Amino acid sequence: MEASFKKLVEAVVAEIAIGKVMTYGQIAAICGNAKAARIVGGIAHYGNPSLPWHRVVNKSGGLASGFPGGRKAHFMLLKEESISMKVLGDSHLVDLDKHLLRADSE
DNA sequence: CTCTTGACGCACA
DNA sequence: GTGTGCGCCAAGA
Repeated sequence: MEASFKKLVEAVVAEIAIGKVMTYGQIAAICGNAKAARIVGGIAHYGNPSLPWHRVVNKSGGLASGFPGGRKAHFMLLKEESISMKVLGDSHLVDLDKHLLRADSE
C-alpha cells in the first residue's frame, strides 16, 4: 500500500521494539526514501506525539535536536528501555551496535 | 497551487 | 579532526 510517507514513518516508529532504536536515515530508507531523513524528523515533531520518538536517534546515535526535556529526559527514557548509552560529556549516545533495530523491509 | 521549513545526512574546505 | 554548506523529499501554512 502506498500510504503517505508520514504514516509509514509513524508505523515504523510505533513498531520499534522496546530496548531498540532506529536512526532517522534508517527509518527514511525503510519508508522508501533514504534521503528523507529530515522528513522523518519533521514528522516526529508534527506527527503523532504518542509515538516512541525517544527510540528514534540520528546517525550519531544521539537524539535529534530539540527533544522535549533535553538529553536528560532522553537518557532516562532510553534507560527505562534497558538501552545502553555512552556518555560523551554533554551528550548521551545510544549504543547502536547493541540497540540498532533493523527492519527488514525486504 | 506555491513557498518555507524541517527533531538529518553527507561532502567539502 | 572540526566547522560550514548544500542537498534530499515531504508536509505545513
